[in-house]
Amino acid sequence: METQDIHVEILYPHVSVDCVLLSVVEDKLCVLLAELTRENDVKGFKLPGSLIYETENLDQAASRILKESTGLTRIPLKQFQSFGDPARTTNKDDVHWLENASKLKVGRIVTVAYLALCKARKRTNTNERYNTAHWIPVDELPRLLFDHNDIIKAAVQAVRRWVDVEPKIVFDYLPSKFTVTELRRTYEIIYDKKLDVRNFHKKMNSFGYIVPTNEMEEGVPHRSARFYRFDPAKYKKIYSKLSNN
Amino acid sequence: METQDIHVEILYPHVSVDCVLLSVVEDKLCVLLAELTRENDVKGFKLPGSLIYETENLDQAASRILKESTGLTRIPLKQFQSFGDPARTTNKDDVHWLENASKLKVGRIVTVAYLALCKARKRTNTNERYNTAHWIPVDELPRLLFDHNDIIKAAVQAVRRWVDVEPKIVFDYLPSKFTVTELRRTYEIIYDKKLDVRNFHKKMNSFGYIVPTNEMEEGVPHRSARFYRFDPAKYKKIYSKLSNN
DNA sequence: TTATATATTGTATGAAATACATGAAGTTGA
DNA sequence: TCAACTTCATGTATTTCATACAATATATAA
Repeated sequence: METQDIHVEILYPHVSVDCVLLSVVEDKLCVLLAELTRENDVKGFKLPGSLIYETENLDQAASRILKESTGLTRIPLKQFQSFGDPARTTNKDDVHWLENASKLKVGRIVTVAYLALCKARKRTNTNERYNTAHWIPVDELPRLLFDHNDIIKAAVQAVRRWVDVEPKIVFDYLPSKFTVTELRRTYEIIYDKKLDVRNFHKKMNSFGYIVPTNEMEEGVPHRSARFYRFDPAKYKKIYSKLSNN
Repeated sequence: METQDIHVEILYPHVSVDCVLLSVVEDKLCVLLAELTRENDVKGFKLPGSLIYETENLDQAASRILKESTGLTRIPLKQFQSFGDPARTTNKDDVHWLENASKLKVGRIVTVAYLALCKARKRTNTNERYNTAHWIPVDELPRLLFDHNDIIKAAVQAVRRWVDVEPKIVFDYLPSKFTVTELRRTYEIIYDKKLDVRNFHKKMNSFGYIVPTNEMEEGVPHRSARFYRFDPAKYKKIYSKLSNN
């Protein structure tokens, strides 16, 4: 690689998109992390992410990364913050790994971070650059590459704010039929606090876009719960009214 | 400029920071726009912004732009969204102007947008690239360079959400002593709706960080109003409690 | 039949948001 | 000086929303 190239690349930072994919696994809020390949002796985990391609916009890059790392499509991702401190890429091991993986000389990287709540899948897609992907509880993270620990911390705060503004994300995460208890546990894990059972029923009913089905839970050793479903049309009507104000 | 350079610059986008500086001028919510120099026959307005420098982080770039365009320092700027569609730089006139102004071949630009509510100043600083800066009502904008109309629209929505979460921004905008009516009008313009006078007094008192002074308005042809001030210490105490939850 | 596990439901209380009108204090000008 | 005018300052009733709290219903298991 020639001197001129290196000069240009340091002057003009790369732009990447990183995705914080959150899910609830075994009653813990977890984030999907990619494990590095061992080829070049660097071990560790990082968020799924990629430099942006020439012809895609930021949202498209995020969708592509979601699909590459989980196989999921149609989950709306939310851009929540960009990270661009020059110090992001001062750790030699981090940069060493990335330069090997990308075959590029890496100076500075500005990354646009996205988040989504999504259904956890045992079978995550693999990528030539990673061994495997893992769901890891956000409270039990190892030291990650670059500033990815900070990004995840910011994402968890953002998702808590986002849930109240745009509750639909919760239903992208849940199965299409769910019980009140499943819904309540999801909120409890997102907010990280217990919610009163009776008050939660009231709140859920006041939403107006969660409707009962005729189906009941089966095969449980106690009284079975009713399944409810999310009604996208009613949701849309309610939220289009709100945004008109 | 050599072919290789151009190739590299198209592949790796530039990164810029744009600032949406909002203020209330003559009872209208206004945004600070830079008027282009006429040198190269391109007329128009754009947000104050700049490519990021090699050694500064995003927040520092935003502060620098604020200072360069208004002379103000210490106004906290909030990063609210990044814009990176390749189509941002498809307008030939926009790119022509920018390439002349920056002396760079411009392919794609990813911009990180910041916002602040700030005191309007008649005397804005000038920059070698701009003639002058103007406060222009957000409801009466001409077509701006790049996607700056979209960025401003997003900023106005963001500031409305932000005001409730972090009301301090309002007091960065107001003079250090203000009347209840001045404060109310500011909120009315940000929310774009009338607020009830009595209820507003109650709400203001409930904040706990707005304290009366002994000074009264002078020289008005009617009963004079009391001046109040923002108490940063009380504010800090209240908001540090909240964020501990 | 009894034990047990979870589902489902209502009421009372306090806090916050809203709707609404009048007297007070100052200036102006007949 | 007093009447007209302008803006300031203030309280109460109503509704809505958040919270705290416990008993009965329904299913399986032993």
